[in-house]
Amino acid sequence: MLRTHTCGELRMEHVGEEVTLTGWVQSNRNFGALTFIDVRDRYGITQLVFNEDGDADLSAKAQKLGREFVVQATGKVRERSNKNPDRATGDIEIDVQSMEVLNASKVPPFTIEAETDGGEDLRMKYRYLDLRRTPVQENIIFRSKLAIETRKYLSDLEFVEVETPVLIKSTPEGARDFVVPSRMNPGQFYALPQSPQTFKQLLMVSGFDRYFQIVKCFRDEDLRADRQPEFTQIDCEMAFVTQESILQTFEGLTKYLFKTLKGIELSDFPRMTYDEAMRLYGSDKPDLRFDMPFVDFTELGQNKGFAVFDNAEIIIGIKADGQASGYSNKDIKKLTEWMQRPQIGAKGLVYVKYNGDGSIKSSVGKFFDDEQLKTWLDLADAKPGDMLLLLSGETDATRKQLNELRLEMGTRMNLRKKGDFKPLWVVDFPLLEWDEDSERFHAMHHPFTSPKKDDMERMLDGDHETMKALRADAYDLVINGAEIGGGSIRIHDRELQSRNFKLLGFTPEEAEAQFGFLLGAFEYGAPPHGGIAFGFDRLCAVMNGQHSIRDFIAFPKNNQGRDMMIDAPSPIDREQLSELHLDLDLKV
RNA sequence: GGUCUGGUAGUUCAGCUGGUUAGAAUACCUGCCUGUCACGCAGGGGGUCGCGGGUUCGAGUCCCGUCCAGACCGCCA
Repeated sequence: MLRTHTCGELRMEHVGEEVTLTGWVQSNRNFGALTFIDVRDRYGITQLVFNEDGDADLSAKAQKLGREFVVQATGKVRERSNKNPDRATGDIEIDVQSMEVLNASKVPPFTIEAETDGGEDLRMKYRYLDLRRTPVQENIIFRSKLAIETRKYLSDLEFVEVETPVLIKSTPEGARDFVVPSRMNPGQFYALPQSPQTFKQLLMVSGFDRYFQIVKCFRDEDLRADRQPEFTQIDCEMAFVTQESILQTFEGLTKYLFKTLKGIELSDFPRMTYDEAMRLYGSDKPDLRFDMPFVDFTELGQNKGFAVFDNAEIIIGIKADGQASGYSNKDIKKLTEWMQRPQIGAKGLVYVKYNGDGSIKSSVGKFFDDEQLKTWLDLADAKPGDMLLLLSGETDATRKQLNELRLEMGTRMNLRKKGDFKPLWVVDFPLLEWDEDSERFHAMHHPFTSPKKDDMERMLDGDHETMKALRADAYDLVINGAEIGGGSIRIHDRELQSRNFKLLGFTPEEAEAQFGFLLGAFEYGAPPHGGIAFGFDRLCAVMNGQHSIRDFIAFPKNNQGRDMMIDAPSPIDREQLSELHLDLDLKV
């Protein structure tokens, strides 16, 4: 061993011992004949002292140590005269007797400290240096623990971890696939899985009963702070279960992970139907750290001569507690402009202030007298000092806009606190979603999702509206407004699966070509089954109160899907292309 | 595919309505310093103002294009 201890473990009880430490030079404080070196490893920082009274050559050597040099130092642990209470090892220091430079270092392009001066792209280019920083290391270690505890919990419940292939078959449904050319099969391509969906269903057919896998998935779609082209899922499937047992099991897992890793006891997760979530929060992933539900003013607001409201499909609003005095006309104007930005696209914003003195002020005071406005306030259960903010228009768009406003007000009112965790299950998702571009229905979850029992009969013979109203045994786990997981009860009957494919616009031939193996398997005693997948990276981020998943991935990719460190993707040479039987004809 | 923000020293940034030799902090280098832990003090080096074009007597600054980064919308069965 090159070391006897780590840089984080020495304490007063070690005083007098001779120890050898290794690590990176964090800082070099030189006083001529006296030099302090802070040496760092992932366990902590320990101070080394070099004194000219001891060994002048050694002291001179210490003076030359630059940041991030790798050193090995041997010496005696001694009590400090000036202790540093901010550091776990701050009571002691090492009186160094010998020191080796194991490796020198160039001056790093940014400071390797908790609060670095480096910008995002520099940190990504030198990710191996960024990963030396304590907060980033803590994130990666958290991730490791989360995976271990997940495995522990699920294997205790008899779940079997099974690896599924990474080179699979491309299907045009859903997200775009990353494809891999096959050298041995000219002109043919593998695809990387968007999820191991069909394989885990086949494992149910095989009788594995309870499967899980912590697995990489790949989607060739545009990226966000919380979306990477390759990401990790806790992927699960269970046979002979109802939706209820799946929700119970994974609510249990989530509670266990919060308890074990954060010391937080979550209470039972509320359930909300998709319809309810859309009606009350305008979103299928509401942030329940604060309430502020939508109030429907459609009935009260119409037929009073205000054309904007009269022509609207829906009039909805939120109540911002105690905000009446906080918003001047100028503030309201600014907020309105914020809502009118193209990303949100609201036409306008109506306010009703219930002032502290009981008076009422509104942007639509011309059209509604105080008595009428009071009925609005009463409907929203407003107290003096509160303010209503209303939007009107087409139902889906208006709900979406009010959702943005609700979140913005929640942020402004500091109601979305980092240490709070408010999970919920959103259930009864629609089976289908109308796609304007292709003018056909798409599966909202995926094409293997089972409609609710009552809706099975209506699946084929209904009209457009009936189809839209079909509900599935599909569910999402939402925490603090982030979609953490989603799943469904699957179809396990060949007949029903074929009907669903037909509904989704597959010809029988297409269905057979793409999913024949699954349809075939269903003919050999497929058990009823269902499952769920958690976004592992997102769970890491959300549990730590963060939005971006990048800091929980050791080597993440940027906005454009590039790895800035290794500079991928990159062109390949002609020979390699030729081996793959490919010729480039780039249309850029 | 779209919207917005940014790109100036190794790094983080300032640089107003265009006007001498482009600044600060920090990092780096040299010297001094025996109790620092954001050490201190003195001195020094360091710039293709992302790139290309245009307007102008004159462009870091204005205009057009382009590249890069970030955030978001579309997209993510």
